[in-house]
Amino acid sequence: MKPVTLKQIAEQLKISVTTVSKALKDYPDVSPKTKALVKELAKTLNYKPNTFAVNLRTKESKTIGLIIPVIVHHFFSNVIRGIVSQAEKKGYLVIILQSNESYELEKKQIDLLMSQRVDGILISLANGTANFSHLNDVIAQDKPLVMFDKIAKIVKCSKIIIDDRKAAYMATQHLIDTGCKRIAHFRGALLPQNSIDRFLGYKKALIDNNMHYDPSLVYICECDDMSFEEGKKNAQQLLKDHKDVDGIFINTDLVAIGALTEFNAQGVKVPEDISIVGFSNWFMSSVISPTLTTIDQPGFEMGKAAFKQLYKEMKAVKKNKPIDYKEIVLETALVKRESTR
Amino acid sequence: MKPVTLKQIAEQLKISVTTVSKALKDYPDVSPKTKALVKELAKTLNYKPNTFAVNLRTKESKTIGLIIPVIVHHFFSNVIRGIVSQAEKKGYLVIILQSNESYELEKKQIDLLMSQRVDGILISLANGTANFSHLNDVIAQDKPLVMFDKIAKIVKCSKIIIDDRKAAYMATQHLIDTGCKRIAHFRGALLPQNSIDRFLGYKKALIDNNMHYDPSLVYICECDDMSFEEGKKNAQQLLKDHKDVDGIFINTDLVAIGALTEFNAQGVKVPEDISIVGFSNWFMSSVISPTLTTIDQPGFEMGKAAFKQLYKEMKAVKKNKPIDYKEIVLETALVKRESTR
DNA sequence: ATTGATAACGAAATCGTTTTCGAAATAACC
DNA sequence: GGTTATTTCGAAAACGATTTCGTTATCAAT
Repeated sequence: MKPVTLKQIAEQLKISVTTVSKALKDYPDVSPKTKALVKELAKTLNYKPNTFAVNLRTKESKTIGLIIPVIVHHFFSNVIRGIVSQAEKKGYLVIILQSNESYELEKKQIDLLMSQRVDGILISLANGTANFSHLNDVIAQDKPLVMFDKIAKIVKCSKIIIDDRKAAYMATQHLIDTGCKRIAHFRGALLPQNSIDRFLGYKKALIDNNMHYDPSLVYICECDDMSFEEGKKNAQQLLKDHKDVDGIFINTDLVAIGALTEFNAQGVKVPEDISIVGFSNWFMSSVISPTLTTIDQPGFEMGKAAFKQLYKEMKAVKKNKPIDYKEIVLETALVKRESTR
Repeated sequence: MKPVTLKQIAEQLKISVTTVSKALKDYPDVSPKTKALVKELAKTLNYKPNTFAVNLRTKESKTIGLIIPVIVHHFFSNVIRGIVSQAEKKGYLVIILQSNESYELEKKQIDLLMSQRVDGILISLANGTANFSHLNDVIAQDKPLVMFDKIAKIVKCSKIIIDDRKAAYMATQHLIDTGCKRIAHFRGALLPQNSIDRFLGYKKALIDNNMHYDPSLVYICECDDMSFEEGKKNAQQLLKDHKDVDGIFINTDLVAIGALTEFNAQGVKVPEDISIVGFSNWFMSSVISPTLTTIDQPGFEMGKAAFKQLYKEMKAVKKNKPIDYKEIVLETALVKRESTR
């Protein structure tokens, strides 16, 4: 019933625990004969090393922690998949936690993972996170930490990101190139770096094209989650306040689809009356009518890259070598579809 | 630098490790004075018990494993969220693995989780899984195992499900009630129990309404993943083979949306020419045009219920009590929208 | 003064594995 | 035969927390 231990194997074979352990790990100072005996018995008894004991000795758990703002999210669930797939290849398991965009929760979860003694942490910041001491604590304890997508520039650690500013610039430029004269921006929440960078890209594109930048065309969301409803509301507001707007660059596809739905309902033609560019390339965007022009954000690749970087850092720490922090920027692409001319 | 241990606290206070341990756990045989001293020092040194050592002693990891066929999936990511939220409340962490609908992988992952010595396992079966010895092994070792959504009736363990047959019956009945005379069914893969039950519900509804059941109207998918593309293909095939069909009950929303898209593209009017009912109530279904009538499948609740049941079983095992297996059936509802008359 | 009860503390075993450092046994050499 | 290498093994000390079972000290009661 109870799991088999080295001791039991040793007793059956009338040899020491030491030899059994060494035999199973192919130490050179065990004779081929006893090795064979041990391995055979281990197999028939279905011996599995006790991870708890191994962890205690090696001080490793072969486990990493992952904190993301939301799980039910096309982009993030792709990131999860990327991380889990890559981690499994290297023999690591992934503990997942959802911060729910809350700084307080995020802090607690970092604590949880640290006391669980995971070998490393991957995190995409909550929108509410403006204080980074909990992250710096992790780094100060020599625990590898890699941030992805929603990062804090100020924290000294590796980061996997896209060039939000450039992508937003591309999106806005595409609106301009297809004839839009007055372009609004739904920027979502204020805090996260993505939001800031996408806004800056939008603004820069306008200025570079000698177009007037009008702050009243930038719609900010006070709420924590960028949602479908928000898109509808913003669209309604826009139709009231700025009838002359003929293009919108929207922070994220879900909001864009909300806006699109509202325009469809109100008989506003997309792209004839208003062009829309979203961000992320959710699956849904290729299915909605009209299909949504958007920026493709590589979630799966980001997950893979994040784990790979973390893996390097965990190896470095194990060898007592200094960590070489990297900022990896993944490519994005403009996906032209029906919502722009 | 290195984490603080009981020993260090003991040395600083010139007392024994035993007393420190007891003080922190509020044993009655430690004086209030030393308790206060220990607790204070523990706090200032930021003492965190070494989980590895605790695990080794208590034989618990306070960790559970979760195996699902796909992560990037509206329903399953909702399940994940339900599980993670509930587990966190009870102090459990969740290790997530994706079986990719592969039996081989699923088997390996069960092994992985067992050697990781998680306290329990939650699983939704891969489509390819027809042999259940890996699951029975888990149960034989007294490790709590709860299956959800994609289950195997034959395995003796708790199950959290919906009544697929009833839901499918409701969906088909709705098509009949709204005037459909010839109703097709896209049933997806052959193996999984859901698929079978939904098909049976469809068939029973036809027969109960004295409608002819025609096997050629049931479209099966040989592939492992139910996808958008499959919906398109099936729709094309249907238009070729059976022009008289005026209603379809489709196994899952994603496929339904594929079909819908194909019909839209070919100028087939939904619901005027063909009515469609999907399954799952993905977010997308409320956004597509026309919006999709579907069966609401409570992913978040299923995740919560699954963990709650697992929690009960883990408690039982800890107390050496027998496990009381339960089959919990969650309610579904028909969500009427534009794709049916 | 003796007994008994109670309070406060610690030594040591335990969980199962890993690894260092010797020791024994065998083989190899002059 | 005696010395040195080379295999092959095992004792024991970790890893850090928990818990059993004593031991001492204190004090009240007889």
